Amino acid sequence: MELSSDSEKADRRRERETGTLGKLVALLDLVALAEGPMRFTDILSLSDQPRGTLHRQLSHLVEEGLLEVDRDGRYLIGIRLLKLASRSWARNEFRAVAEPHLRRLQEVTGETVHLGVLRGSEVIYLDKVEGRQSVRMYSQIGNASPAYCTGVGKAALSALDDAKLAERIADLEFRPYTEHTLRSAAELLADIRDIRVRGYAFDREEHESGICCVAAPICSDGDHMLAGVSVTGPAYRVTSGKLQDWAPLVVATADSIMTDMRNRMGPKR
Amino acid sequence: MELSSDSEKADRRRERETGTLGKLVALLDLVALAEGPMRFTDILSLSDQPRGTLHRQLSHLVEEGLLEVDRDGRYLIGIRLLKLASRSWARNEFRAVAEPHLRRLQEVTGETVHLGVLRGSEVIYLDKVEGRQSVRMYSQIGNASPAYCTGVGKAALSALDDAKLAERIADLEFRPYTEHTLRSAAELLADIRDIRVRGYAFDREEHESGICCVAAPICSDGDHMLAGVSVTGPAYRVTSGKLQDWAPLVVATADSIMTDMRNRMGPKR
DNA sequence: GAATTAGTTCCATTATTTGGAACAAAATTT
DNA sequence: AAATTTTGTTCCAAATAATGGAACTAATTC
Repeated sequence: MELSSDSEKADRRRERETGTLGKLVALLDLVALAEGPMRFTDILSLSDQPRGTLHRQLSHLVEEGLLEVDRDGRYLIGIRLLKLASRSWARNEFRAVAEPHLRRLQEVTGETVHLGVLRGSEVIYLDKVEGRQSVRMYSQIGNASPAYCTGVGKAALSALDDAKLAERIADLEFRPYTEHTLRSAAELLADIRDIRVRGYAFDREEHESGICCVAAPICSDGDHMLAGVSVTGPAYRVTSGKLQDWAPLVVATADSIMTDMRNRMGPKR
Repeated sequence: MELSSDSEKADRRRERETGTLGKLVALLDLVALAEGPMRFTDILSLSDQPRGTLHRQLSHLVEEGLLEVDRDGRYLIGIRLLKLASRSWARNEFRAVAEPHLRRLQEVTGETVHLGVLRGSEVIYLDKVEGRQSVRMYSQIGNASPAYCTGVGKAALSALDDAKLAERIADLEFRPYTEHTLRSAAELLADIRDIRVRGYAFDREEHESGICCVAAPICSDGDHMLAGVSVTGPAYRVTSGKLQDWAPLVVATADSIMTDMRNRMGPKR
């Protein structure tokens, strides 16, 4: 290895240096995470880019359809992303393999079933199967939630070995969404120890008041991908007893999905 | 494919000049449009980039989470796109405003209702409301279809003035999806003339055999955005008579959405 | 209507991308 | 199992694109 004199610059370059792309994606994120459309000046104040630069960057994103400009000149995420994402979703092998299993679980339990994958310390929901009276149907798909306060997230984390687990929860902020939200790495680690023993995780109103779930971990792609299935429902209907009763079903569903994936992909590696 | 002279290349370069970003997004598209995961060499043969260049481009896309690499080293669209798209969808004002109207239309007709926006000469579906027995629930959202063979597409096109219409259908390929698909610009223009007079469009198995629909155009954002609503169903159930009966409802729904949008956004400009 | 704020264009400077070639690792054939 | 081909990765001088300050126009606000 070479010891460079400009070690600072070199370090920064090594950490994340996707050059042009990185800056543009950061901008996309900025606009996507905003509450609503943003004016040029709003973005200018949040991104630390000079005006000229920012203007050109935004123009390029708009030209490619990744951003759009409304009639008031405000920027919002473009529809082209929806198109790209929809293809990736429709053709996602893992999702496709899991789907029939999710449906079965939904039918047996009568409650909402989620499939989520772990990405860093976040869970991104890949699919959701609901019963009849769905109010907001698609809202969950693609949604990201912190792993530490969701059943799927904690289940997926529990499949990591201690070293990797420590890495992922190293710089986590434990925001208290409800009074039951885990409040520290210690609490999370304790819960995860239990989850490992039991083989399934609970979320008892930790993310959203009045919402509970049981979840089981899924390892796929040779532990390259961690995910989870869960059954979720309102606390008044989904009692602690029911969660316990469903746990074996959820674990069985997770196992079936894992088996199907392994068979589909061949036992390589 | 891709036999182009140098002058054509130069033209294309002049037309679309987003530099680095353009090339990277083209790559994203390439991978997204593929049937499944692609190996490095597959991509190499389709993109006309030198190996070294392509390798770095892919690495950057992977580093940003826009692409992912499976355990066999094959590239596929990354989950980060799903996250970005889901936010853009959830916060899309037009979709949110339209939703209750779509639900009402679904309940009255009992058939599937679509909301799509026109983008170039394609329709991208923004929302879909189905009755009970939905088999593939989310598949349609984010999907892109040619405007010339869908109800929503033709309805939206009919709201353009002749000059702009001509532009959009200039270099259209009329691929015959079914025996009823319109086969030429002339046929399309004739149909659009009728649609303008009637105020609504039909799709009688033009895109998919056995599937019919009625659709009405929506102009929003000061004609900056063209869209459409439709009621779709299987031909055996959705007869010509029923389509006729529903037409006024569909038009009324489109009008309500337009009114709501105008009120929401203020009558500026 | 003057002053302020917001948005756009320009261009010499700076940084990143390019593409060929050399290198390394797998897969395939002999 | 050695040789060969195919596939994937790294490197660096040359080509290209991005940067950022300033000068400018347009839209608001006072």
